[in-house]
Amino acid sequence: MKLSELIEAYIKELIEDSDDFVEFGRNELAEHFNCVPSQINYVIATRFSPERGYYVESRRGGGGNIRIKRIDMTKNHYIMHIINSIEDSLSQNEVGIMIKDMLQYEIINEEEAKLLSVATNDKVLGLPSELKDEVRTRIFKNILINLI
Amino acid sequence: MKLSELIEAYIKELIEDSDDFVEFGRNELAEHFNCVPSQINYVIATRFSPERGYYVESRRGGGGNIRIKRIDMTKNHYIMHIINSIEDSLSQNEVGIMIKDMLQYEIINEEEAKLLSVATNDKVLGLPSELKDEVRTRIFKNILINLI
DNA sequence: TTCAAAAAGTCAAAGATAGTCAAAGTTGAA
DNA sequence: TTCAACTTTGACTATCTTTGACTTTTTGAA
Repeated sequence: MKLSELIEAYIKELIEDSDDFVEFGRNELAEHFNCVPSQINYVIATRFSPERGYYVESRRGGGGNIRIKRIDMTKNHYIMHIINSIEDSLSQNEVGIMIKDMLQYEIINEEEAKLLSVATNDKVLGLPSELKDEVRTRIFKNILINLI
Repeated sequence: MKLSELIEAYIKELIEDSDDFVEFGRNELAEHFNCVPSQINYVIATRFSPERGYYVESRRGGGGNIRIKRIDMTKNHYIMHIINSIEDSLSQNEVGIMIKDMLQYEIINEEEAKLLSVATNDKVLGLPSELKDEVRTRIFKNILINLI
């Protein structure tokens, strides 16, 4: 089996064994598999995305680590469906329409809707247009997955 | 856990246990944690600054010491204070420390804390370092404003 | 009054992690 | 067999923490 698949399987096992999330040192894990540390980044980037139901955080520096949380995708099909069906780049208007729809169908509540629109707002992001829509979409997807 | 986090937690415990303020010798505390005294300054600078809602006073020389007091404010005042006093560029780590603090003192709830950290997370933003910290800070401030 | 001792402060270097990106290698379908 | 997609690697970068040499301030004894 390919290295990346082994690492993927290993991380998933760790997650199974834990209730909520796993935490590990990147170098430590790389050592375990006898590979370069950046291999771990590759595995995470290709296999632990929001679309697949994962949320990833990390910290650098002494004591730094990587934390992966698995979301129970069966708990909210609507949100998973939205995450999987949207493209990588959405305008403020498109996101706004989706937020309104979700609110209307009571997939999210008022407060969540408000936070979502603030965090994906053009002015707040204040980015050049080449970047804006992609950053917005990442924020949108990642907040959504954390609402499940 | 990291030394700096241990020291942070220890000082917060002292604060919780005291009515008003805590006072300690820098060398004494350093000895307790078996570290160099300047480590204490690092922890204070990164975790107990005025921006984060703490008063810190100290005296040098014989009998000198450090005194830390948490500014007691209502939720809205606290949030306004943060918004007004933080710089316009904060790292993920700095924001994370503030979120943890606000959660601990019940300025925000678990869900708000989670959304705040997702929306200000490095990986989620996925921006080059020249932009990241400023965008993050705008998002952070704007969400906070909406929590008032 | 002086000055040595006892604190605390500053700052930059060293240490410890993780991230990025593109080149090189591998594989499988057409 | 070829080519595109996927994987592996490593050099370079970014970020956070820990350490220690040097500085500043305060006190108190001589």
